[in-house]
Amino acid sequence: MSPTNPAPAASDFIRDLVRADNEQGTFAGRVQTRFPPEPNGYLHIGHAKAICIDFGVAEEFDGVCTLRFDDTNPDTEDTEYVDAIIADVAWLGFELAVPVRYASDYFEQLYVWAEHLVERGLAYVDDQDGDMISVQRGGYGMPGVESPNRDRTADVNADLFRRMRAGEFADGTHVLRAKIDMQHENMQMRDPVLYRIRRQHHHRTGDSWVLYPTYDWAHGQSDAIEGVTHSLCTLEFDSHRALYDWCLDHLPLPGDRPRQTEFARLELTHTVTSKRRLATLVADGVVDGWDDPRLPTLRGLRRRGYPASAIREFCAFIGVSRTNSRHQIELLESFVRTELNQTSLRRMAVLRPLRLVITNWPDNADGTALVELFEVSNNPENPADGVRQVAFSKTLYIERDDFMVEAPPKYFRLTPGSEVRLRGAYFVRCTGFTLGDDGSGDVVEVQCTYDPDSRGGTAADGRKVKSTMHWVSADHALDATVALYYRLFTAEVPGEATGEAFDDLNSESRELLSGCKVEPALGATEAGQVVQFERLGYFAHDPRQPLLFHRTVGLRDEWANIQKRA
RNA sequence: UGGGGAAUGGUGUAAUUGGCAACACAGCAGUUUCUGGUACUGUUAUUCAGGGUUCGAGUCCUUGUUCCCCAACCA
Repeated sequence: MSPTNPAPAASDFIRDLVRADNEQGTFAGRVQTRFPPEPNGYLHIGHAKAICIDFGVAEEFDGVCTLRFDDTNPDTEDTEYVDAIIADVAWLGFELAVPVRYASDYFEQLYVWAEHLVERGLAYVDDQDGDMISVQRGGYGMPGVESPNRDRTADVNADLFRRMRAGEFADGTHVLRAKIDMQHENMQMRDPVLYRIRRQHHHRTGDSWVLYPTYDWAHGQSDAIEGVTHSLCTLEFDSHRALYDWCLDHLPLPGDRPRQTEFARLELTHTVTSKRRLATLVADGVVDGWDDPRLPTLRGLRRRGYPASAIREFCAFIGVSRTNSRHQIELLESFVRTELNQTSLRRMAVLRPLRLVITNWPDNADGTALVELFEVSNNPENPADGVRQVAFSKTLYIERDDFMVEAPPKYFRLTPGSEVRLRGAYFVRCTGFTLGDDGSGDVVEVQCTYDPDSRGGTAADGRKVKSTMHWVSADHALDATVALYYRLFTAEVPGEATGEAFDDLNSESRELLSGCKVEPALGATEAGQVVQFERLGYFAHDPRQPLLFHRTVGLRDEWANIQKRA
């Protein structure tokens, strides 16, 4: 299903680059990419961009893309995340052409290559503590200081390194460092740490290693082992590229030398994409879990009814550049709406019910109110979705703000004396209303008469009404709970501008409405299905609760628009 | 403080590489409409600043300004 947004000509310097490589025969026309998440959290909308680029580029140039877990730090990693990430990539719509890879598969090879460096005097064991190493590294514009251990002989280093692996030293006491240049202007090149000792159970290698490679020692080599040609990552790794190349330069590598290229990560307004902060929200119980519909995790978005295809279209549209930018959530939502407008079923639901009584509605012979069934289209955009029967009777519910006692100009809905259409049913004219006896002035009931000659919603005499309203039959309606969300996580609740800064981890972005009245067909909605509540927006049926609906996106800013005109 | 990256309407992305600054989102106005939605049409608004080269500069040169990233035994 493709949205009606015209295919954009988004800039994509990476595709241009790959194309140029192919023309020049750089990798003999071969294209291989990889998506390398660390399994320490769940994928979010930011990752979706990277996935679309990594898998998309491979697909477009008849290459392959590997899903590789960068599991070099056992402290925070877990199979829970591995499984979730695999599932989320699949949900987004990308198939794995090759089995899942793990950096931990290469631990032995990486160790051997480290020995190779040690033998050539290109790496040394340092037994200073972390603070000292950090201080010696120097600062921006300030030279570093060489470690006193920097000039140990290759034999001594080889021996120490073996003993590190053998578990002779305590955690944090020894590291292996590359011997590069402590005066280098790029801080990453000031003798970076390649291995650290950490007695921590690894989710795949168990306790067989006490030694773990750092990202910098694992990443480029993993790319090389797998045959990656284009190693695409985000801008913050820019300064690591020199080290990436240095490692590859000093190793006897098979095949092509992979090349790293960086692009700007995705940022969205109203959205938190820091894995650390998301983890905090989950850990602190601010949200229900990683799939809380307020979160921009792929699971959260899925539960909230975002179609994977809309996310992919969005990523294709925004393109790839090296400019840091923060896209508006409205753009993403417009892709969601475009998609959902084609695919979602229409249903009638009343979020804030107001009773409407048709005073001239006929009774049955036994004195009970007559019930009439109407056929209503499931989706006018797609007649193939068919029709359903909806019950209509004397007492109905309409939306509370679809009636006003004193209506402003240009208010087209129900007001004393006015006539409107009840969708798919009859024209009704308002003849009166009842105020509650609590003195608040709130209307508790509206009385109308109906025009029997307007059955099905078309008047026999051809007269028109300015408004069509949704309704549910009081005797048939189900009670539901509807969760309204204001953007993704960072709230912009009407009347309570919280801004975009994410200083307050407890900011609430959800309003739960209970006592909503929905038509019976919604009770049978499949879990996870997205429906359009007429005029209100798109809502996803919660997969775990029978009559709980999450608002996916609204139809524009429906209430804001209405109130502005009212 | 050193190095690297980036600056185009309100937002984001383009511009055949020196040749009429466009596309989308948001906004506004209108047409259609069994929902004030959808669809369609119209419309507002843009090259960070100064200087230079040129018939011609978003694009080239120069000076400046602003923003982002880098000093984990994280990735």
